[in-house]
Amino acid sequence: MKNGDCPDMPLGRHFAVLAKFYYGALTNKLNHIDLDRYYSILLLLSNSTEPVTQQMISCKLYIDKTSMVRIIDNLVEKHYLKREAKPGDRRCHQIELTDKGRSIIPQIEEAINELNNQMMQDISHTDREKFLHVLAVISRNLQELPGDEIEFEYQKKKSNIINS
Amino acid sequence: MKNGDCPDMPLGRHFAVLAKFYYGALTNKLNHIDLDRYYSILLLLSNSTEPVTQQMISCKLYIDKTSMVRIIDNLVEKHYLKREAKPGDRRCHQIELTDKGRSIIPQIEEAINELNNQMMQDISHTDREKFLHVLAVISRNLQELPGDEIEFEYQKKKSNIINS
DNA sequence: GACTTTAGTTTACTTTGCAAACTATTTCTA
DNA sequence: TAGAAATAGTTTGCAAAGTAAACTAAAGTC
Repeated sequence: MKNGDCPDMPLGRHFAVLAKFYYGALTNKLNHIDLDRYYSILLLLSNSTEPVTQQMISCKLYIDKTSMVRIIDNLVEKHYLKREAKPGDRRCHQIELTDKGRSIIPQIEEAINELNNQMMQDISHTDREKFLHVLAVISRNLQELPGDEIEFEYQKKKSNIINS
Repeated sequence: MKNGDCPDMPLGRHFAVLAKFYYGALTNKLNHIDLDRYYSILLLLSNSTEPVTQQMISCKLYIDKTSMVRIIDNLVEKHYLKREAKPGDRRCHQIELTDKGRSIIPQIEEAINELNNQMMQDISHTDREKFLHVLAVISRNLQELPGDEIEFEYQKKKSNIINS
């Protein structure tokens, strides 16, 4: 049976499928390390010039904060990260790469570069640039639309309670 | 805190975030119907000219077959679909839209059109076309890469057992 | 000093994916 | 044509991740 030839599907589904295949291929390239996900988190930490808290990771990668607790627990347990109280604000936990964590960054970056190139083969440099630009615009447009988030509702509920 | 400005993230994460926001916005547009997901399945059924089985849906939308059982159960329970034995091959279950299911298709299509337009605003017609074309090429390229599927391993295991 | 906000945690529940074992059919083949 | 293999779907068990609510501890505010 032929797979996935669904021209009329919502674009969101194409993105979801793309993400799925991308991560499948990336995990496959990196199957020699004992980590089959969370690469983005390690990269974020590696690229950051300032101290990173759990909330910062949650916000930048759009990962739920309760999931974030579990994920960081997992990565700390596997000795990729350490979690320390932030000096100056002890509510925050500062997340840092361990030596083990830092050691796999180059492999992750290489795998991603390789994958991006394979994915983009047969596409000209200009078209790649344009594609990434449109992707960024779409992303911005989508984020400005009302989503399924409850923050506004929550505020409303709260003020209702106060007003009533 | 600023959200999501992560230039160096793997592209797969951008796709995942895009899918998330897309579905958030779509569900929001359709919050007057008692269905907050599975729109792709209804559309697939609506657009298909031939009888559709669970496996066909699984293959086309890349949804796991055990999840598919649960999802169809759910949609049958809510009277959007019916599941019937396929005449000629009683192993297959033929999935069809009910009248209730058919009745919400136009709303879903309209919401998707509206969302696609909002998402693509400020992007020229040619750029949109080009973007969708690159998306299709990328999708094809990614699917040809070795992913995290176990089919090959599984075959190997089986023949090992036979050979030993 | 009381109140509020913030960062993170815990618990409980839901959805989804993966794997394995299973049933009921159909197809293949010796 | 009988037995083996393949196919479509189901069930169960488990793990990852999102959502919601209640909670702790630490800051900030009036």
